[in-house]
Amino acid sequence: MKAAEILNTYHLKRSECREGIIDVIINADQALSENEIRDRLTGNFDRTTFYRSFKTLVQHKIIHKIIVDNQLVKYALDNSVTKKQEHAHFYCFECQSVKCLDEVPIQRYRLPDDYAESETEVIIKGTCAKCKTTK
Amino acid sequence: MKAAEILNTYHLKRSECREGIIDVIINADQALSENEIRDRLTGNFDRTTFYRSFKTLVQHKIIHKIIVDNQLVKYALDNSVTKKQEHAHFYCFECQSVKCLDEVPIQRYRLPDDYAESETEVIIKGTCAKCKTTK
DNA sequence: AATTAAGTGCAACAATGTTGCATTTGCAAA
DNA sequence: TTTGCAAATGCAACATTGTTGCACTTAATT
Repeated sequence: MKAAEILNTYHLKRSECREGIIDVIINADQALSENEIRDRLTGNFDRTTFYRSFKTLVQHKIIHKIIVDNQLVKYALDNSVTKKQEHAHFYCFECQSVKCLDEVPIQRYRLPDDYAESETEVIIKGTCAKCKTTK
Repeated sequence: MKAAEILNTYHLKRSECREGIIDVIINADQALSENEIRDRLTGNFDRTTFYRSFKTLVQHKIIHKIIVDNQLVKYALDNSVTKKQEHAHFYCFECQSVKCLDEVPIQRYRLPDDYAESETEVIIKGTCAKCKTTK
């Protein structure tokens, strides 16, 4: 998957900053924080530009915010881009990483009367495989 | 349930600001944002004091942060205080409210090998009963 | 009532996010 | 390929949010 294609699909101009952000996220095997993304960008962009590019990508649901305890905020490519089904996220207390659990689908919840579900977010917290085995 | 009792239980001084924050949350039927809490406080506290009281209550797990899409942050009394079991939260797109679904327990998820679960957070998003029936 | 550890308010600061505007860039149409 | 224009960029100024140090006040214990 390439950043340029994604931007074209969403009818967005392929600016350097946007492409950079998307590339960084594609090449990461886990969700990254805003600073982690900024640090990995090759180009040097103004704070404003970064914020604006970021906001655009979130608004168009190309990237997706994942928030766990303690206001830790991480970003990953959205399901609408990756074509993955809805899945749970895992937050590791040890290494603070957030990973997509592609094989763990969201379960359906029976809601009280007159509540209508449209989407559900699940964050499972604990110790990830890597941290568990290296101890 | 009274604010003073809660503070005593947790061996915290019952300062005016802390009591105020807890009272506001107890008397709300839904989770409140920081500003909603500040607005409902009777006393007029310095920003610093408010942040510090807030942080203390979160650290001691008396109040609990709930974050949904779009960095909306709301607070509710923690389960350890209310003695309620783990339950899902519901976020209404219409009225932006966050409510505890006391009757909707968190389901167990089967994790990949070597992942260890310690707690799970579920936020169901959609339309709440009130908004659905008044339309 | 006195003691004292903890909470408060203030000022100064740091970090984070936003807006307006002049300039540059991406893209499409000639 | 060049041209035109809307959109993206960088900069400066600003607003908001959160933190820290310090002198003063308050809550709880003796």
